[in-house]
Amino acid sequence: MNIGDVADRAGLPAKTIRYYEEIGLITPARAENGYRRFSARDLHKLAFLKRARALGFSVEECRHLLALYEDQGRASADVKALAQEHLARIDAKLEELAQMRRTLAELIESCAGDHRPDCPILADLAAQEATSAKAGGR
Amino acid sequence: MNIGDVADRAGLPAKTIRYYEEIGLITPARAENGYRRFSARDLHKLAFLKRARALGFSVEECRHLLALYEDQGRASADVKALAQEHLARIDAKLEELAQMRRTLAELIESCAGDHRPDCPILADLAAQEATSAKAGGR
DNA sequence: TCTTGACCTTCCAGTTGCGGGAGGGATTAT
DNA sequence: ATAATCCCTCCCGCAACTGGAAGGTCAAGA
Repeated sequence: MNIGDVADRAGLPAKTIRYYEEIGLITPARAENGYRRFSARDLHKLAFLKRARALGFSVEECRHLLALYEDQGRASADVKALAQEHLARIDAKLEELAQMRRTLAELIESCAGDHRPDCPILADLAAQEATSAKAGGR
Repeated sequence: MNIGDVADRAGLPAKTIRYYEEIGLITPARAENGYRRFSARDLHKLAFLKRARALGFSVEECRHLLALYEDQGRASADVKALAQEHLARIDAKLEELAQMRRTLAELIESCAGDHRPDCPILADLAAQEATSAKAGGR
């Protein structure tokens, strides 16, 4: 299969597939004309990568997951640990976003949103709480 | 004030402040020796930027917010609209992350996490659902 | 046969929002 | 005088691609 075919089947842009080859996630064979020739295993790996990326794993984590996947002697504990670390990062991100959301929603609610210039959103952003670390200028 | 002072007071790295100048968010004066000289207004703007960035606004949105802030004739509706767009993006991101979290948590729970190689996480990642767009290879 | 169009190739640049570090000048403290 | 601490500019790097330029290849139609 050429790159266009695997791109369609794996649901990934050809550019992304070339990039994955460049960073060593896959190593497709080459035809005599220089075209990449993808095996079923390559396609399989690309599908794996797509799914793992969709779950938010970084490309480096994907590399690790792929290595575990191909290692018949792996321990499922290693996979689980990787997934748990990732889950923890997702939770941290969720909390951060939720905090932003709360603040932003409050501000939006307090804003009249009309033709007048008075705006609690801008007022909040401009609120200079004196939380400066160092006192005394020069 | 020199850059180190404003950095401390605004709670932003000097690098970031230079970057903000480079992209035209602030335009501090220059002393004869070439050092940036920050006014109270510059400091105020930097604090504004820090707060807006902390709420997740992109730098370009910050530019817009800053312009609205400085425009005495603004309509609060414009600010509110900007904030609402941003809120919508946060909500989208939250939902995406929550979906990832659900899937990942399920997988983690179903994985024994011991010395054996069998792993539902890897099995799921490798699951090749035949959702390919185009049929028929070459 | 020629040409068109759809493929494929490589390489380079851009994206976001900075951080690190080199290499050098200015200022302040000892 | 000299060392320490500022400050300056410039350029590279990060993640994970995406877009585009310039050109080679292949199958089909006039």
